[in-house]
Amino acid sequence: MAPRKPRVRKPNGADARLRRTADATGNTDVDYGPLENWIGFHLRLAQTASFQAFTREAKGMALRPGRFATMLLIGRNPGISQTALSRANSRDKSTLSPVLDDLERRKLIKRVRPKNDRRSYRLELTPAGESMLKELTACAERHDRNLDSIIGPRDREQFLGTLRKLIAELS
Amino acid sequence: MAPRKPRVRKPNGADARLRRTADATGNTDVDYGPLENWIGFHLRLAQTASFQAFTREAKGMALRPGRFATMLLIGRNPGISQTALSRANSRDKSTLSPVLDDLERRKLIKRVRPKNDRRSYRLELTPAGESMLKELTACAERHDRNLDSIIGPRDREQFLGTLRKLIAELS
DNA sequence: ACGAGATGGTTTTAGTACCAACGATCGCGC
DNA sequence: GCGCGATCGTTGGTACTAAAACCATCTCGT
Repeated sequence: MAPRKPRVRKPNGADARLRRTADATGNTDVDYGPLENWIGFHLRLAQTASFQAFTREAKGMALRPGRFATMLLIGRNPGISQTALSRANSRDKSTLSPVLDDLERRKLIKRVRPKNDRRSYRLELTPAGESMLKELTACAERHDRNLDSIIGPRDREQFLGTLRKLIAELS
Repeated sequence: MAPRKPRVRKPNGADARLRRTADATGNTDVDYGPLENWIGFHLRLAQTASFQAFTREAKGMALRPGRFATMLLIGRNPGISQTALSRANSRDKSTLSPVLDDLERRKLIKRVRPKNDRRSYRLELTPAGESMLKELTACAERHDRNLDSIIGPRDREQFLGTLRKLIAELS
């Protein structure tokens, strides 16, 4: 996100003499207006940047980064239901179904029907899932250490605290 | 996202006497493990929470929140090309095409072929687009003031600064 | 028991996103 | 002029997401 080393190039179309606002490269002199100072916008940029970085970090991994939190939460909460998992992970339960289908097909998790509630599943990692999780965890730790080094230890706690406040307050 | 007012309900299936880790409500006692302290995870939660809040704020608006930054950037940079816009907005240019198709179909923007470069378009708001943007801007201002009140004026600058650092550093 | 209402999981639909590949066009060196 | 390489916008493929409709099942009041 935010073009890495944008490499300024001569605009080919619009001519800079007339309209400062509309060159074709759009690398530097774009007017962001109020966006410049809006939290929501920067939150989105930072999130996608972080996600992209994680994706690069997890390159060659057998599991896409999106699966990671899912696996970890199952590992930490064996027997959790799909609905509870979806809430913990802040995704709609309908999003989870196909993901779990895939993980189950790959023998990384198990879906067990409890006797007392035949609607729900109890989710568990298989041994293969456990070791996959270990790999991913190492990867995610590298990623988060990277973020930490960008933020710096001094700001980290406050930053995390503010994120938590936002999450809690926006329900 | 994150069901607003989760409304604690008695677990129907799993029984809390035996497994503290696996009740069906999943509201409070989920073990997040290392996720608890990872920046990336909280960044995602905060971003989606903010996005959802914005969606609620813009309820009944004719435009989805995702369109907002697009409209604003066109309004601020009349004549901008699609590629430049996609970079400014940090999205792939291919994502933009169908969005602009829609906005154009609704007569909110115009695509003008410049004479000197018949590959590109110069994007502009129509008068209808302008007034739509005004509405959305008011809406976004309410939203961002809301975020501000959660964060508090003391932490705001540092928080924004950290977001900017992350965005810049992760390219 | 029994029926109304709530809950768990799936499916469908629609929106959003990236990447790779493509045709059209442009710029530049020759 | 000519042609190579780059750029602009689009398309096709894949992936992820939420919302709503749906069925099966469970809970609870009566």
